[in-house]
Amino acid sequence: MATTTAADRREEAKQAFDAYFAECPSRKLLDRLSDKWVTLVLTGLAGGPRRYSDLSRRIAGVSQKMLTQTLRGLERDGLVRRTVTPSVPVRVDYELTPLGESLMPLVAAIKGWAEANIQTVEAARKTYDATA
Amino acid sequence: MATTTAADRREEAKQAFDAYFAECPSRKLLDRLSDKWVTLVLTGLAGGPRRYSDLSRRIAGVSQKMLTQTLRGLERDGLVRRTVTPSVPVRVDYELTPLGESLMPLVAAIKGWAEANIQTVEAARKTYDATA
DNA sequence: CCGTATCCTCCTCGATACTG
DNA sequence: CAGTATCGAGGAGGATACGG
Repeated sequence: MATTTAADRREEAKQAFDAYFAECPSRKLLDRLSDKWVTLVLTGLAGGPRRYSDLSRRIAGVSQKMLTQTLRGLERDGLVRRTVTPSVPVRVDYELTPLGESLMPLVAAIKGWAEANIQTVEAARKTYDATA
Repeated sequence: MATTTAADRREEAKQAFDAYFAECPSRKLLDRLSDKWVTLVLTGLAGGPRRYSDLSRRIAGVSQKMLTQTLRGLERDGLVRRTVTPSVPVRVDYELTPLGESLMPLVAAIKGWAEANIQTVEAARKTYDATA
């Protein structure tokens, strides 16, 4: 059947959207920033180089898997540099690259907005929940 | 046994972390912003009030469920106002509140950074993938 | 010390169908 | 037009055990 169904059109729209979406730069950045651990690792590295074990202690509650996964992702994106010192036992240091540093003002801005307005948001939620 | 195992200590740390974490304002904001559809809806509303069906067309690829869910969340947080006009058929408009508007510069900043640096990130990824 | 590999469990999200 | 209700697949992420 050559009939164009609603499902067909929806599917088509979805494809087009996904293609467009994948190209959206801010979307890509958001994908990185939205990761549960990324901002924590980033701020954890803000003060200078840190060892792996150091980070895992500073960022309480992170599993080895997630810490490694997050660091790998950030390294891949060129936001973090990984340095291995082949001693025994091995020592690994992580630090922000200039690109990574350039991202910190944004994180700070988000933090700033949040601290300034979180109370308003909380109040709005309370009101909303009470009304509903 | 009164012995404190490693698992015990990990569990304890997790509890403490979660409590601390739940209090972190930037974390809360990030939870909102990191949502796949939030920024899209927000930017969709940047130009002024929009009807529900209007939004669903502007934001191609969003399901009814997600659009409604996102709008509800934003309304609850006081970032978006919902106005129902009881005509037949019903008409519903959404618009940014002043609080919502105040968030837009941040979104713009993220967009700006992304557009300025996404190529560097992409290049870094290519290099990383090639090396590995 | 710094990971990798595996399993297993929520929980999000999309598809679909139905209502005021 | 603007939703709500329900179901099922898929992926994220934690626990655990093992390797260089």
